Amino acid sequence: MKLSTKGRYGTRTLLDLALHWGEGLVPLKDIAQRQEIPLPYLEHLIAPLIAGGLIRSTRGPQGGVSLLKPPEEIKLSEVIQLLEGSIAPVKCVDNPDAYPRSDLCATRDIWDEVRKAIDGVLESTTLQDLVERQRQKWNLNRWQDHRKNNAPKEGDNL
Amino acid sequence: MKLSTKGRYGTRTLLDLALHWGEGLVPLKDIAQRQEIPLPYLEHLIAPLIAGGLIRSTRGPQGGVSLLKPPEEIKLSEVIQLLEGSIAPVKCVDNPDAYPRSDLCATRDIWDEVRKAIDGVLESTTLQDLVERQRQKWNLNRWQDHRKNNAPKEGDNL
DNA sequence: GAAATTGTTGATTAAATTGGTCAACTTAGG
DNA sequence: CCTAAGTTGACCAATTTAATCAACAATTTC
Repeated sequence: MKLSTKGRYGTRTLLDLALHWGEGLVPLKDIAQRQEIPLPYLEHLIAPLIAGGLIRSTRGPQGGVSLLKPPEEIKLSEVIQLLEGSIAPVKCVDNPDAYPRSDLCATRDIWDEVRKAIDGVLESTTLQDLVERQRQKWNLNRWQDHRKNNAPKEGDNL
Repeated sequence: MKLSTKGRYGTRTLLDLALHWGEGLVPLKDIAQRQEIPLPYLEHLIAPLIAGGLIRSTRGPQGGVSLLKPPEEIKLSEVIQLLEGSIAPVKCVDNPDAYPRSDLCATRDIWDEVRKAIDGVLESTTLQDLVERQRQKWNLNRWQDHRKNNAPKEGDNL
């Protein structure tokens, strides 16, 4: 039941873009560095996000990627769907018709409830929620040790 | 985010045992047949269930396995924990201390909420719930096509 | 328009995980 | 002592994961 790096890296990538919303194009190189994602891997990661209409990209100098919609209009459920496919814990929940006796299977019902529980969280969380949470954490951190003026500081995935 | 066969087969195995609660030992061979699990694989599956104190086993003729506790005292959360390990979608949720800056990570919070959502379902579901759901399905099925007297019938994972 | 910069695509690959098998062994019953 | 079970450990094939590399396409800048 673990998320793959696609889901983790991809979510971080989109949060990065959301934090830079309104600032134009962000080069993949920068994202790769801040989020500690191998650049060649990130290049492949963004393909489904472009295909899914979440981001746009431009090549050449000053090129990069940016969100196509404001962060508050992008739900985590869309993101994970694009990157990981269905979050259903078993395949028979996704396409019941392919499993002839799924209507006789008691365990299937439970896995569907699990799916609904996960979906409830992802469907009610937007990139904007993540942005606010992130900024709040940075502020808290600044207060906690404001002797060194550091929030956000170099290396903090800003 | 898919469950492996360990979780799926294991849950079915325990539901099978719960359906036979009070009838003594159930041979692995029978479970393997009913649940369509390769016997040699099932043998390995039960090891963590024994170690976890969910079932007991006896070798030799008339041997087999059975639940150690009544079905209503076995929660699905225990089962999945034993078979799949933590259901947290990312490792940093399990042991935050291993991830130095997890307190600065906004995405981590969301994955923890997902974990809690999953846990809510699994923690509130017992094997007895599955048993009742299963028996109910069999009864419904009997009514739906009672021209053929079939519920439960041969091959229906009873 | 040449050169540099950046994203795109497809092939390839190493490592890990999954799902399963096989064989030797142990224990219990008759 | 023989047979019917479960136990354990080694092993293995297939798949998935997490990349990397190279060739290419588009865009900007000089």
